[in-house]
Parts: sequence; C-alpha cells; structure tokens
Amino acid sequence: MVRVRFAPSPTGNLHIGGGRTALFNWLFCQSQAGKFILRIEDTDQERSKKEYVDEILFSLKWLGFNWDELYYQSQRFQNYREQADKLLKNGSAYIERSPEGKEAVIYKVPQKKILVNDLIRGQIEFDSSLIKDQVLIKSDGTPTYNFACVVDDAQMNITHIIRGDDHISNTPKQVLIYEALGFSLPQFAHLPLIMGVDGGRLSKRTGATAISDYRKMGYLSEALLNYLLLLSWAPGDNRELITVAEAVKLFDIKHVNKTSATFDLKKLDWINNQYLKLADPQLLAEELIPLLAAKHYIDPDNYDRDYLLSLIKLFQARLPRLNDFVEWSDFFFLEEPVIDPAAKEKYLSQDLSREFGMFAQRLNNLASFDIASIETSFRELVADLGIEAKKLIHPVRVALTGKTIGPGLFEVIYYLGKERSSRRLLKWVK
RNA sequence: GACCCUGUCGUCUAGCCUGGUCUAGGACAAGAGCUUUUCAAGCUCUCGACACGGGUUCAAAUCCCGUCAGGGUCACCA
Repeated sequence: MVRVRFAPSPTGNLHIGGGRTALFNWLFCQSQAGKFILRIEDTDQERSKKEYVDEILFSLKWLGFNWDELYYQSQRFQNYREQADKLLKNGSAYIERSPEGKEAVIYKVPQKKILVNDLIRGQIEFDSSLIKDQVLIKSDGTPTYNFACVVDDAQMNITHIIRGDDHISNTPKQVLIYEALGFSLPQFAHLPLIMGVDGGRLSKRTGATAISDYRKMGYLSEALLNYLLLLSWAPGDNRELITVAEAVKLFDIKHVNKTSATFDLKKLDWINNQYLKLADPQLLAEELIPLLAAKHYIDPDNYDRDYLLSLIKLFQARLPRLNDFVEWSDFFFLEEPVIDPAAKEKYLSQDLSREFGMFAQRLNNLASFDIASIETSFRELVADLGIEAKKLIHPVRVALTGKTIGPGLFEVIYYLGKERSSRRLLKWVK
C-alpha cells in the first residue's frame, strides 16, 4: 500500500512551491490508489502559528486535496524522545552539555558512502565524511527537523517521499538515521524547484507566493493546478489543458522533469482564461458576489441573479482573472460610467450631438428592444447618415462604458437597457 | 569555498532511456495581419533553441568525457 505525505511547516502560508509538492504527492498517491497523509511540522514553537495551520488546511482544500490522516509533530514529542534514547543506548548518539547545563542529543555520523536511488534523478552518491554530527534533540527538548521527519515517516509507514529538490542534501542525513534506527528506507523522489522570474527562488519580491493570494486574485484552482502540473510534467500529445483527474490516469513519476522551472504569470493567465471560458457562470457568480457587494455594485441580499449571470457570460471569455470582471463591468453597476480620459480625447472630442441624439431617439422608438433590433437600428442609422459603422461605434461605446474595449456594443446596449443607454448618450448632446 | 542537482526557442516543454523518421514539434509571450465593432476574446502568419569543446559512431539534441553556466544545501529553521 502506497502511503505519501505532505508535511508543511506552519510558519507561513501555503505557497506555490508547497502547493506543487502537494500536487505531485496527490497525483502519485491517486495513481497508485494510496493514502495521503498530512503532517503539520510545528516543532518550532516560536514560529509556528495556529492561523497558518488554518490557512494551509484551507488552501489544500481549495486546491481539492483531502487527506486520509492528519498529524501534528508537536503532539509527538514523546516518540522522538524514545527514538533518541534508543540511539543513545545503541551507541549511535551521544549527549552534549551546554555551558548552562542543558542537554542535547547528537547523532554520531559514521564514515561511509551513501547511495540514494531517486525515482526522478536516478542514483545519487554522497560521502558522509562531509557531514558533521547531527543534532537530534535540541537542548530545549524539541527534535530537529531531520530527526522528527525520519521518525514520523518511518512510524507513519510512508512508502514514498516526494518533496522539493532543496531536500536532496538532507537525504543522506536522513538515510543514516533510518539505518541507525533500524527502519526500512522509503523511496525518494525530488521535484525540481520553481524559480522566480529573476532566476532565484520564488519569493514575494518576484511575485505572489501564497496559494491564497492566487485565489484572491481570481485564479481558479483548476487552472492553477493545471499550470503547476505543466511546470515539470507533460501529458505528451502537445496537450496544454488537463485536469488533475485526467493527469492521475497518465501520471508516471519517472517522467517528471529534472529541471527547475520559472514561474510565468502570463501563461497562468492564459490557462486561467481557458478555464474561465468554460466555467459555469453560476459558480463564477458565487465568487463574484462578495466582491461586487464590497464595491456596493450589488446588494447581496437583493439583486437580480439572472441579470448578473448574463453579464458574467458577456465577459467570461475574455477575463484573464475572474476578479477583472469587477473593474471591466463597472459601468453596468455605476450610475454614471467612469470615462477614461484617453478614450474621451480620442472618440468624444468632436461634437456628436446629432448622431447621438438620433440614435438615442431610435432606441427609444424601438418596438422590440432586443440585440438584433438594436443592431439593425444602428446599421440603418449609419446608412442614413452615410458614415462608416465604426465611426460611430467607438464613440458610442466610450459614452456608454467609458472604455474603448469591452464586449460587443449591441449586447452592451441591450443589458444596459433603453433608459440608461439613451441617458448616457444624451449627456453628450449639446 | 565544499558537496549535490540541472543545462532544447525569452518562458514552459516534446524528443533523449531504446542514436537515423529532427533542415528539432507544441504552448505562452512578442511582432504582423484578419475579424465590413473594440480587444484583454477568436483565426492566420512571423520571429525564435539542442550551453561550449572534445570523443564514440556510417550517423548524436540523443551515448561518454571535460569546461562553462545556473540553482540548491552546508543551523540546537523547517
């Protein structure tokens, strides 16, 4: 039975790298019908915070990962102590006293070659003579990372350890501890790291790092996961869009890339847009309602849901991030559109009183106010005036929406309604 | 500095294991154009890479060696 674990430390939010590690553990585990264990590595009592635990659990659920078992290292100190005593007894560890009289347990590193067979990278050789003796239990009584990690992975029967590349150099130290404790070794697989655009580690400086930030910016979890998946694995067949469920069927850990990848927000935006296009407007509405309410664009307790859904459909194919909807569609909610100065300069600097006046009047006289009739009426107007359609389309769009870009003009007019449309046009009639 | 990992278009990658089908394929980005309505959507096209040097071989992106470059780790943090 395959058992994998994801072991975050609650000293910060779940970040992109952690989410990616969780994803690959999840893929492997699902493809092997195994168990997914979540372990909170909260041995650092100073830096570990309950709110980070909550945030991490929330983000994991948002990504769609659920765990079969959950452990907290802070509740397992007794186990580490027992295992350290075992090493003390069999002579592979010794006690070191600090000047204040505090005791730490130190592992005596034997001199030998250590071979690790990494599922992704193949065999890696280390020379333990380069490794100094390792602290197992710190003088404050808490275990060190490498020690707690080994004790837990062994006691939790973890069969495959899938983690970031930055742990490669921890591996020989851990292997030594496994051997000293008499535990059998799990399989290791080290994932390449994700880099920021500057080539270094992904950091706040080079972009948002928390998974929750991406949620707040309006990325769909499916899209984020799809992107993370593509960062070091490819389904083959030149496919760019793939769900986690589909990936589970095709996944083979041996085909995970070895090279670190740069996080590219542009491609994430593209993938997010691909998902947004196909998303159920009902679900998008659920995400959008709080945002629109915060802007006082709608009253969450009393709004026209069908109307909102229609607007979402109007925009969803062109949104890179769901949250862009709030800004792009503002003219549907505001009493008056906010006119972009550059757009005004370009399209409304000449006097269009006659054209706008005529169009407003024709709209008002429309027997049936539907998209097709609006367009017909507009086409007839420009024919009567003897001008090109686009000569009037752009100014009208700016007058109605304040922007030079947006959904098709006739749909905009339809959803704005007869009254608001003509009122906004008449504002420009002298 | 030592040790370890990695090196295909600007970016993510396919191909590499099992040399020939690769004058290296796809996607994002960028540029150009089309869309008798915009683009931030759609369509078309263009630009653009096997890090370098040796070797093995009839043949190397693919195998071997070296160099260089990038990254990671060297805590009583995790």
